[in-house]
Amino acid sequence: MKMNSAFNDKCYELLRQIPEGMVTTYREMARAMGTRAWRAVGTAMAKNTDLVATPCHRVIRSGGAVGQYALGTQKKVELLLGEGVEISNGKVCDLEKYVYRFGT
DNA sequence: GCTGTGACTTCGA
DNA sequence: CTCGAAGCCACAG
Repeated sequence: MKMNSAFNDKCYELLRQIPEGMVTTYREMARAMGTRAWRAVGTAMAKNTDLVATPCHRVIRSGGAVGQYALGTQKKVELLLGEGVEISNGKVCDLEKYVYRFGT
């Protein structure tokens, strides 16, 4: 078990709220959290060791790009494709259609 | 306790 | 449209 800070833990919690076939953006997560630390979110994900417990591969950028991934961006794309998310050239075709908004 | 870094975002040229 | 710089917050050293 690793030490999960409150901020970090919140990020993971939101991640788990994302259903299959959907994704979320760092910005939306920060907004849902009530903060503007999308940078810190990425930093937390980067240090995330619970890849299985935390579907961080469902987290993408606000621009539609899948962003980075511990196992590799390409791997992340394939995982999303496997969930039903259409991705083109490493970018989500219909971001608004696949992005999961918290409390919308 | 301060500085540096980072899986980012957004505006400007 | 593509490239660049600045800004932001949290965590690690």
